[in-house]
Amino acid sequence: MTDATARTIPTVAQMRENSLSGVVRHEIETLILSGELPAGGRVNENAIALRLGVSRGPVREACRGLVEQGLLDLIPNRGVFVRRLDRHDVEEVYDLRAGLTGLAGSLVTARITSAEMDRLRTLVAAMDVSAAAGDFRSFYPVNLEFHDVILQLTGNSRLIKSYRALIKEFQLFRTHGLVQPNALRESNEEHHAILDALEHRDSVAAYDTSYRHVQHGKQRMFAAFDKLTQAGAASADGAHNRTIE
Amino acid sequence: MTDATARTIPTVAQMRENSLSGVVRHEIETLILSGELPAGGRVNENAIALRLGVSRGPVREACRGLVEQGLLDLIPNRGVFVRRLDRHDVEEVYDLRAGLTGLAGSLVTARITSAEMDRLRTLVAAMDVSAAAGDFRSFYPVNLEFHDVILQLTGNSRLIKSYRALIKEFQLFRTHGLVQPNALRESNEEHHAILDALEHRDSVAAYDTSYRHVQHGKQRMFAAFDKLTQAGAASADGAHNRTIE
DNA sequence: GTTAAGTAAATCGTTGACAATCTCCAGTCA
DNA sequence: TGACTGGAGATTGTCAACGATTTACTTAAC
Repeated sequence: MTDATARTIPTVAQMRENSLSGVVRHEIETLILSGELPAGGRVNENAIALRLGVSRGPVREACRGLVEQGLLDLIPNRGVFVRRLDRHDVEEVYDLRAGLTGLAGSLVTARITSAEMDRLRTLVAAMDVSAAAGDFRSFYPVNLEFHDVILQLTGNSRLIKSYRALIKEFQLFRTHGLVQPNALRESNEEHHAILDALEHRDSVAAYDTSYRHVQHGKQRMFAAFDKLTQAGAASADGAHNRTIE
Repeated sequence: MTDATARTIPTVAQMRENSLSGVVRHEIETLILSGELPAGGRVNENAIALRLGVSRGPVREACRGLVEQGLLDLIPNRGVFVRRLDRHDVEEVYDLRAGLTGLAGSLVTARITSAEMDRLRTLVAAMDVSAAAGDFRSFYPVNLEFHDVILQLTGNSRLIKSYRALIKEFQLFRTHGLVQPNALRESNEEHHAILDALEHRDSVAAYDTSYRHVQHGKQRMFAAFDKLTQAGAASADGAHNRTIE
């Protein structure tokens, strides 16, 4: 688990470019995903440049990269804004993620080794424990690792890149803590189904179980979201546009 | 007056293109896809800037965007190079494209109208004619339109964007003219199968037929490619890295 | 004749400044 | 009182120049 967090945060993005714009980009990305730059808020080039002690050039380059990645919106002559996701956006991300997850599962059936299967089994077993205890904090990182392992086993760098970009975009929509009581158990039951499909090297079943797993995740998320917005329906009119804190 | 405003304020998308770096980017993209900038060749910022009559700033921005999109490779302190696809890259693109195409097909089953079905039928019928005549030049654009219609019917902007980026990347690998005698007929038979699946609103069949269509396309392409490289095996050592003219 | 070091040219990465555009607020008029 | 016009301030878009790194060529030594 420390592996997982240590892998996602530091090296890859910075090693990618020793150049300033690469560092700046990673910095801005952190500011966005941490929520320090609020959704819909403007990203002031001067302010960022001043804060990071560099010129505006690298900041501009970094912003353009993040626009391309979907984390920022660019309005000419007005600046770049932290992207705000509405419900339709989230559905799009889920649907695409479901497709990519399914594709990853089906591709992996042809290449997975028994050692790699063992690793996946270990992760699912760990999630069984977390789910039984209702411990989301220990469940979540293992869940990420489970899907990341399958993704990497495809050996398809473009698939990996697309999927990870999607995950980052999804983080714009803050849904941590949006877990219903049975969500963990249901989710891991689906993991077991995926595991079975991989075990039998059944690419069709691997696609189906993986695809449905994400689609069920979408349903679980929206169910919890709707329950929350109905409960605190004070600001009901903009509820579908609001990000959750 | 109304004429002027109507002409000068068209759409958001065009405003973005009006930005100098946007124009430059489109220009470089054309140079790459037309082959004027050869695969593996270096893109000289100064030369491009001079040629287009702008400063290096917009050229840099455009290049970074194209790097993000996958059309250029960036090597720090050395410059950007037109991406060269090897066989593994092409397989990756095909696999991912197959998955996205399948996803598009399965998503569309739930929303397609009879009028839209009619349009697809018309396109497939046109391809039947082209295939019978062995006319690739008339077959190709209709084929593109057929898949693009399905893609747009999904209403998933992220799926559309990912797919189109993949298509552009694929064009780096020049395979026009790489068509075997039966390719058109086989391809359109698969189109018919996709049509049937959509007709029955069978999302599983829509995924399968669409996915396999692209995978068969991959096999057809590699078969033709291998035949070509074996025939003219003069420069055999770099054959798997060479682009086809 | 071949290899290695050193120098010069070229190119990239970054910076600061200037011009164009937009936003915001005050002032004016109906 | 409300809406419109004007200008000041702020921000983005673009440019030209400087320093750092890489590449290529020349020269010298083995």
